[in-house]
Amino acid sequence: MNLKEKDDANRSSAAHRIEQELLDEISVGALAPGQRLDETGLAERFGASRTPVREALKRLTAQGVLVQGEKRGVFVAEYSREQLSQIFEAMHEIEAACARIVSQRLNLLSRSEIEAAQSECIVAAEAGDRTAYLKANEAFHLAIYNATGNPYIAEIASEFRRRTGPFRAKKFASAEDLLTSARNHEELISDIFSEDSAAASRSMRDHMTASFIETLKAN
Amino acid sequence: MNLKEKDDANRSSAAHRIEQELLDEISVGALAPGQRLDETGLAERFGASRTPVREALKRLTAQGVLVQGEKRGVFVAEYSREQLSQIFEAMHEIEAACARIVSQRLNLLSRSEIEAAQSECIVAAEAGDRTAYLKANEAFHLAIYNATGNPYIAEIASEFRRRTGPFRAKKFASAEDLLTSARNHEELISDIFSEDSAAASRSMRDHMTASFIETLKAN
DNA sequence: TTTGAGTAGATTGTATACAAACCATAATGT
DNA sequence: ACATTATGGTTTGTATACAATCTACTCAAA
Repeated sequence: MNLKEKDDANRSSAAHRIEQELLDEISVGALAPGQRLDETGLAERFGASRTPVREALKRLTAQGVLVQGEKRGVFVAEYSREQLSQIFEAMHEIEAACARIVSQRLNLLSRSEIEAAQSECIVAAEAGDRTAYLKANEAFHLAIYNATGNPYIAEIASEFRRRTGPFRAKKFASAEDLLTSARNHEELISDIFSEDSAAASRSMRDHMTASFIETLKAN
Repeated sequence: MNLKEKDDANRSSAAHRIEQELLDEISVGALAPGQRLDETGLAERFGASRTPVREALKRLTAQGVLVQGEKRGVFVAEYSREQLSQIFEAMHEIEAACARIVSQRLNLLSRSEIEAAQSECIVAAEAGDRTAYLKANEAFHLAIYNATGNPYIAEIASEFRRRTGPFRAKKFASAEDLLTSARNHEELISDIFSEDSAAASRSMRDHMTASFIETLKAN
């Protein structure tokens, strides 16, 4: 059980449920950037009153996944190309630091967790199953974050993945895209497992640069 | 007007006001780590109903500044020494990245903003005014974050400062501590302004290491 | 045709009431 | 004396009503 699931297990209120479902939908792009969310509509949809909807929306705006309009309205966060590049730059720094730290701290458990996550990526990519791949890809990166042994670094990195999820999801248009991504993971893992922290950091930066370029193309 | 102030200017609800006041009190240590917050007590204190109090608390738990008890209760986040060191490690990485980026991107405006902020630190330190120094110190670091030109990096760094504020505040016990800190800034600025990004990064890491050690001693 | 004022409906923020869950203490049983 | 159960008070989560604010549309005047 990772940090996020532990938190979830203790909270089963309507507000929490709504927050999670919205977060999931945003991450996979089912709620599009810029889309307006409507309290009363959401209340009807989730079979609850406005109160837990508002509480969920408050938490999501505090997390930056939603943004509050100047006068009214709550919207799925959207970003210009410039903003997206700034987010990726920030993400770049975090991910490179993660890779460097992991390469210095690998142990049997973390190594096998990363390998297991990558196996799932390969299975999904070879099956051409986009939905499964999106999920496996997130799990792969999460395994790397967890391998830092630092929950705060993992949380920051995860937060950036949440924010960029909808944009990144669009680059996996074809079965070939899935296979390419899974192959890129192999090279990344090789560098991280080399215990050469500079190589690990550089490899992750390359991976993120490629990810960014594909994301720009797809958005 | 930086990112945070812009956001504030558009929101004057009771919930928002309560969130800000609690955040301020937590940052300066007026609300102690581990302290329990009580919805009805806060409602009375702020002259509002429980609803905006709950909304403020929801946002603060989403930001990690408060933590929700397993069954009930909301508490000011507290950290063991190990957790504090993990947070500082994460902060270390962000701050070092900031210093490196700033040294590569300095312009007249950002340079003069950093210098102005440091002047305020010196004034406060020489006056032995702890409260003013705490404020000026935060403004100094914020000027560095803003100089990255990347609001997302600045926001992450600011978030760590918010979380560690109560613990860091305790290291400024004497007037001499203020002067030492202000002198450390001078060295840091010199390296950042050298346009040598590796030196800037290393200098910031040294600064953060010293900060961490003093924080551990004081807590 | 354009502009400004007014209005109705929609949205937001909040207060309050109610029910469920939790917890501490007292009473009862072994 | 110790363990279990019951009870009352507190806390949490939510629904609903109300008031304030915002927005879009209509109509009249220039």
